[in-house]
Amino acid sequence: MIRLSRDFFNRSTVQVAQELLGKRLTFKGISGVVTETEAYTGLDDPASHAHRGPTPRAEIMFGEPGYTYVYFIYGMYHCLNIVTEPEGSPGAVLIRGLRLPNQHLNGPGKICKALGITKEHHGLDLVSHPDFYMSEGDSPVVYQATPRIGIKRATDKLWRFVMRG
DNA sequence: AACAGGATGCAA
DNA sequence: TGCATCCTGTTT
Repeated sequence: MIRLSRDFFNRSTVQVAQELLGKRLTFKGISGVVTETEAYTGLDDPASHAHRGPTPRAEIMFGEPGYTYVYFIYGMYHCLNIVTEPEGSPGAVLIRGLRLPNQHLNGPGKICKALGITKEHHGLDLVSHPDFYMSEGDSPVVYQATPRIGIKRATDKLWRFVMRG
């Protein structure tokens, strides 16, 4: 198992979103392959929580890369993101799809519900956490870029990445 | 295609 | 206070 390093996340958000496809996410012994991601940046991205600056909710997006950003939405669901870019430069990748041995979780709310991820798991360091981490996958990945889902602003950006094959 | 569910953050 | 929201299952 080759764990993803701090340097992996310490790059442009779009690049990390693309390269996270095919990587393995492990949480408390449950492990799956990332099949779908979305990139969210900062001041240049009106769809990003970091768009208005480091508010309490979005503050972690401005911090060190490799940490989890978990937010609660629509009164029911949690969404898991991973912070990207150097400290001080906001960015995060939303995990939207995960393939487990026996099922495909499509949608960020379903992933958190299935794995039991809540705000309790916000701000954890995936680079050093004992049972919450990301590691290398098996093979190179072909992906497709599309508009992001569920947003009304910046729909022109093709920052949703879906694994093919 | 429409909407209920019903917490949270932020603008006012 | 009020309202829009990085969602999803269920019902027209």
